[in-house]
Amino acid sequence: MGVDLRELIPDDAKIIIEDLRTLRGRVIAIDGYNALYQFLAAIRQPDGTPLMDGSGRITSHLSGLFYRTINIVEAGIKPVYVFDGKPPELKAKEIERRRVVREEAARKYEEAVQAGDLESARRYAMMSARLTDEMVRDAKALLDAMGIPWVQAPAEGEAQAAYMARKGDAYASASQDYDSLLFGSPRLVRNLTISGRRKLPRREEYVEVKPEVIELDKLLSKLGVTYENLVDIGILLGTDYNPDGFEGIGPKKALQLVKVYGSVEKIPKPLLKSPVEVDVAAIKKYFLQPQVTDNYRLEWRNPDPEAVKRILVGEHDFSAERVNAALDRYLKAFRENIRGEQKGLSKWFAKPGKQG
DNA sequence: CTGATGGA
DNA sequence: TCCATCAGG
Repeated sequence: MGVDLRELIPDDAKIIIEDLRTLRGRVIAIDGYNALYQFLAAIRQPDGTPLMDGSGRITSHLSGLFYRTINIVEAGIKPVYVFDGKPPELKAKEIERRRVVREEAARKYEEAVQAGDLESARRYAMMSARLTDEMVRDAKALLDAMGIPWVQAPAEGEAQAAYMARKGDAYASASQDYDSLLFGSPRLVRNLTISGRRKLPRREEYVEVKPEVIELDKLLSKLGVTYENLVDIGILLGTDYNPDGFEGIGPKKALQLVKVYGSVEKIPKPLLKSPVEVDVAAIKKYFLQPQVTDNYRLEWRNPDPEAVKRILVGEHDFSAERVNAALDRYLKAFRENIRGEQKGLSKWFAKPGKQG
């Protein structure tokens, strides 16, 4: 789930994106695991059944990735997907916790199906969704066919995306989680891969979800803290590396403690109660000096429509008609927005360099 | 989630 | 053109 900074982020540290085209020309490093997981959880029938091909293999993630990437390219954004590598050892406990939650949800899903409770079934199906290695391989193959670059992170994808944004290779990172801010991403785009209307859980209400950009500089100045302070605040609230956080400390108190004492280490021990030992220094190091790589090239190669059709239609039983229609849109958008072949005038304009 | 469809 | 609804795989 990552660190929950939601309540700490003032409205004036966010820019709501009314039209995706405001990000035209920008390279955005998208948290691939996060995006696929969202598609996998969301693209389901009312009873929770995901989309599947004739062999029973799940295809929700491919459907979401394909159509969303097309929309992103149509808006003129240059996406690069960043995938997780080996999770840090410190994350083992959180990974285990998620596994337990998923298995429990899978049990409740079966119960809800038996009871004919569609709404619960769908909810538990979403909660029990698990992204497999095969799904990630499928996704990478589809991106290759579409000419969209992807980067294999050595460890955390969010750390790698943040690093690429810090270097100026990307304008922003994109994820639903806030972790990339703790990894130092200068800008975080949320809701890039889930715009539209979203149903509130357990309610017959819908909210309009729009993409938003959170600027790290602005966030820090509004909160009146340094970047390292923000990492400390995250640790007090709880991160994937110390999911329980500290007893009785929410956003308000975390901010206050860090401001008063200057760092987690300087906060008097009696104020920091935790059921388990927390290695603050080790966690801090994960955020401040994460394992990342320079071994990537951001190249938007020409799409291979036949390869796209081979994957989606040939292997996964997508409708050829729908895929062809989407590909037409995509190839046009790719030529105009990525290649810059609009009206044959591209040679008059300088190629954009560093982002930001 | 996303695109297609059909009625207002 | 807008929106609600449905199906997609």
